[in-house]
Formats: sequence, structure tokens, C-alpha cells
Amino acid sequence: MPVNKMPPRRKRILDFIGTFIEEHGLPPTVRDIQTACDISSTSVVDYNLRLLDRDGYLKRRPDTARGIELLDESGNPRGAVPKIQIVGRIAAGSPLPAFSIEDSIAAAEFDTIEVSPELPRRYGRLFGLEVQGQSMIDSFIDDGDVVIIQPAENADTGETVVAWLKAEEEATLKKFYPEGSQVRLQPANSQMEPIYSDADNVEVRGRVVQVIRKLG
Amino acid sequence: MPVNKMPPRRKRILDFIGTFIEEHGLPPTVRDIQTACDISSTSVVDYNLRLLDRDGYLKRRPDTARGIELLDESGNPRGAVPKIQIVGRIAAGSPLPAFSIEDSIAAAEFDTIEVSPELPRRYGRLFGLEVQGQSMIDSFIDDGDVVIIQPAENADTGETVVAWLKAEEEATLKKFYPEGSQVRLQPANSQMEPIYSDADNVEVRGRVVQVIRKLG
DNA sequence: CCTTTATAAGAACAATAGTTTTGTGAAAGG
DNA sequence: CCTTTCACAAAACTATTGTTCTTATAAAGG
Repeated sequence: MPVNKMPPRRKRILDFIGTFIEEHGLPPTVRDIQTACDISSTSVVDYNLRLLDRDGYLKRRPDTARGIELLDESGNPRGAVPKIQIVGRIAAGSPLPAFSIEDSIAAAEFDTIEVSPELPRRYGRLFGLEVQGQSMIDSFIDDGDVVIIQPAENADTGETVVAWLKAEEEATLKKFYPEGSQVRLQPANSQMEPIYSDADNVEVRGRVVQVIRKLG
Repeated sequence: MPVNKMPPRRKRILDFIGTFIEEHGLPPTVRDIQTACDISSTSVVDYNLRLLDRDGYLKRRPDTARGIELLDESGNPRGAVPKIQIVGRIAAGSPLPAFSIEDSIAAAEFDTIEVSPELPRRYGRLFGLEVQGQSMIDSFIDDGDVVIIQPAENADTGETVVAWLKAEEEATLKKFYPEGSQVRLQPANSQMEPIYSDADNVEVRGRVVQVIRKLG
């Protein structure tokens, strides 16, 4: 059952559980839900929780007080600190690592970076790349910076993307401007000159969502 | 009672609660703690929980299943999404806003930014500044970037700091190198020249912990 | 009209889980 | 030596909270 076609009462229950956890730091009891959602019986709450469980919105721990755990779209526990895998390094002239998420999960040898929970909430599945060297200097990106990327094969005009230039075998981080059969790749730094390339030569690998520089 | 002088059993209980919440998404019961920490009676768990509560390590909700909430050093609930206040804007030539946290809390009109929970855990109290214009271009910092800062009056050699130049009435973000009665302020960009100033003229306002650039 | 299904209600039940009471031994202070 | 405090233990008690059973209603399908 999709979230937009959910009976209002069930949606209300689901929402309440989220805000309750947010507010109190622990899940609500069946009776908490009952009173908050104006339900006359605990059995009705149980009934709806069972359906929400069945449809993958939450997981219930049987015979456990407050044994409710909210899940995200992919079935993972929500509220867990989002750790984003740094699947490789990006540097002009060096190929990008495989973009397959499955590969990344299989090989658990990658570094991770903690990000704000807001990010996965807004953008879904993300991955990170560490910038090596000062090849991205024209976009204010320093050696060691981590760019958080949402996988994508295409981008809107003006979006900052990870672009792969086939002929040059070069990855770069630029603003994306399709211009007919050409593509203009504009550095964030307005003092630098854009790159023009044939549209066939440019592959968008993902949208850049955030750049993080750790210091100290 | 400081955490390093805590009886081992109590420390073990505190640690267990943390990992349990991390793993299960809800706090443990008294009996969960009992078995995990090899304690013979629930009353002993209760006894230690009471002391941990008294000393500000956690908060207990009476008569509530799993009513344990871990607190951080400042007494705020842990696990809550850390929202950091952007207390003002930084730009060369314009004065910095007041650094008093109390003022910031009083005036609730500020924007906030969500960061990784790791940050407050490692650095304690933080605040944010939004960079205005391209005055920090020499440190790879763009217009609109947010710098996360730990308040501090002094810094170690080589740390990146927010420095206030009294005579120039100018705030800047540089690496800090004290050299006798002089201070060298080195941009992160190695191609740019450092600033030298009299030590009396330089006030450290805080250490830069992270730089965040939002895109998309 | 009958059957099925989804949803809801009320009440009672049973398991889970917080609290209390009583007691013990060791260490500290006088 | 006595008292107090701290830390722990065992058992019983009570409150909370998940679960189940029975019944009811409305909508849908035939």
C-alpha cells in the first residue's frame, strides 16, 4: 500500500510514531498511539500496526514494550546515524570507481563519512568521493574534501554534477549546461574558463549534493 | 562523579545503554541491562541508574518502560538531530556577530544547519557562520558556504581559525602560525601569499571544524 | 440476499518491566 | 566500638503494556 493511498488513520499513526520518537527519544506504546490518534481501542492500534509492519513501514518486536522501529523506503531502520560510503577518490585523469551500490556493499572495505540525517532523507541513496589533489581547484574544492553525490545519469541545466569526459578519461566537478550538441561545463569559480565538449563525450555520473571539508 | 573515576560496573551500564540504543533503536529495560552486565538483581541496576541520573548522565522517566534517555555533556538529550545555529555572516571588512552562545539562544531568529551527530560529540558546542562574498577565496571557501566553528580564544600552530584583525576590522579564515611577536596567517590555498600581522592585532575567535557547501 | 473483507470497538488477559522492601557486608569517620 | 554510607543482592510487588477474543459495521462482489 503506497503512502499516499493509505487510510488517513493509518497515516496518522505512522506520522505520530515518527514525531513521538523525535520528541521523546523512544517509541510510543500502543496506548500512547491510541490516545494521540483518538482511537477507541488498543486492538485497532494493533491491527493497523500489523498492516504497517506487513507493508514495510515499520518493524515490530513481539512482546516488547515500545517495540516499534520505523523503516525508511529501502527497509532500513530509520533514526540510525547515516553513514555514507566513500566509494573512491576522484581526480582529474584518473577513472572513477564503479558506481554500483551493490558492489560497494559487497566490498565493505570503504571508509565512511557521517552526514546530517537530513541528507538521505531528502536525496535518498548517496555516496561519497574524496577529492585527490587540487584538480578541482576551479570549483573551490581542495585536496581531501569529500563530495556527497546522488547517483544520476542526467542533470538539469545549471546543476553541479560529476561529469566523466570519455575521450580525456577525466572526471570533473562542474555546473552542467547542455547547449545543442555541445555541453558547457562551468566551474563554480567565475574567474575560471568553462570547458566545452561534445555531448556524446560527456557522461553525467551524479548530482553533487554537498561538499564537506573536515578540519582540526 | 567524572566519567573516568566512575565505578567500572556503572561505566559498563552506561556504555551498554548507548550501544543498545544504537543497535535496537530503543532504550534497554532494566532487565536487559541486568543480564548484559552480569548483575544479579534488578535493584542493583535501578540503584546505579539512579546515580547516573543524579550525575546527569541520563534522564529517567518514572514508571515508563525503557524510560531511559542518554544525555550529552551539556545535559541535552543525545540522539536528537544536532541543529547548529548560524549566528551570522562572515565577510572581510565586516565585523563578526556576537559570539556569546547565550545571546544566540535568546534570539531565536537564526537559521540553523543540520550536521552529522559526530561533530557535537567530538567538539562540544559549535556554531555556524555563513560566508558572504568571495572574500575567503584564498582558502577555497565560496560565497554561501557555511563554516562550523568551535569557540576558542587561542589555537595550536597550523590550525585553521577564525581570526579577527583589530586594526583592519576584518575577519578572516586562515591557518594560524605564531612567530614570535608576529602572527602568520596562511591561506589554505598554497598559491596565495600569507598575511603577517602583529600578535596584538590578531584575535582568535574559534577553530574551524568543518566547511559545508550545500548544492542542488 | 449472502458472503467476504477491511476496519473498528470493548473487554479481559498475560507478559513485560519498573519499583520497593528488606537485608548484607565492607569501608570510612568519629 | 558504633554509626553512617556505599554497593550489592533476593524476592515480592505493582504498573505498564502487548496481545487476544469476541463482536459489529460498512463496503464490495457475486
